[in-house]
Amino acid sequence: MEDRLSRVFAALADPIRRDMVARLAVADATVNELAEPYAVTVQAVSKHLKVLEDAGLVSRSRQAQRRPVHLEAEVFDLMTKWIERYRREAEQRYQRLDAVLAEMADLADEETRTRKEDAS
Amino acid sequence: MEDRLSRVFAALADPIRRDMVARLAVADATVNELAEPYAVTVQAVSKHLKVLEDAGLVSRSRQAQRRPVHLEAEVFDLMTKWIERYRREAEQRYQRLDAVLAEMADLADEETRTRKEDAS
DNA sequence: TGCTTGTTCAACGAAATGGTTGACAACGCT
DNA sequence: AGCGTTGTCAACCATTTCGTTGAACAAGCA
Repeated sequence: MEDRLSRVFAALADPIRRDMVARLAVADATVNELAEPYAVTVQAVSKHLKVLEDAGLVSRSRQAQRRPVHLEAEVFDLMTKWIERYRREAEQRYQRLDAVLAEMADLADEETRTRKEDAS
Repeated sequence: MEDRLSRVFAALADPIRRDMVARLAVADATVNELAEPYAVTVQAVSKHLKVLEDAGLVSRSRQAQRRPVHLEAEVFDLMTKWIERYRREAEQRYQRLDAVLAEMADLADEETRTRKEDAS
């Protein structure tokens, strides 16, 4: 899983990591604070954090022995761009299909009854 | 990985699967057509397709012995909503931080030189 | 009926993932 | 210097993932 986008998607494929991101969107937090609500060890959370950091979703500064975790919102753009691009294509294609079907229906109409007006 | 969103993110964490989605955004395709560009067996692609299908990203119909694969664009909404929500929070917080810093700079100004006007 | 094409299922192996426990590094406090 | 707090590293284990090969199923065609 070398490329950036893959790391970002993989990072967010875990419910605990998504929840951490959600909480970090509200405020920075330390590892211990982040670990508190979950039924796993602090070490496990530290690992999750490493995954998020490798994906570029969070950064850690240093304050004495604390390592406050901060959400990097810019990375979301990467995903959003990818998603929106293909969604748009797919939806356009869907609309084109609708248009074709509508046209076919029109043609069928024209075959079965007399023409009334041009709907071009 | 039981929940829907996790399955969707995990499905898109693989470059081959993302590429398949990109191609399916342009046109429906069969398993063999999809497998053609990749250096893996058709069976492997069939498995990838199962992952995409379980995530609700694609559906398969039946045409004789073919199983054309179709992209379901609606699922993208799920991701987009999640991403946009937390990005927005994070960005707002960032702007609030900017405001606080600006305010602090203002206060520093006021300490070092005489007041000019109120910037509330 | 038997052959060919398209697709999936089953079993297996290598590597990655998510968790654990135990040790240890870095720092602030007294 | 010694102690408690915060966090990471290393080793290990169970499970999942991604790929393989080989067999089987499904549907059209000779």
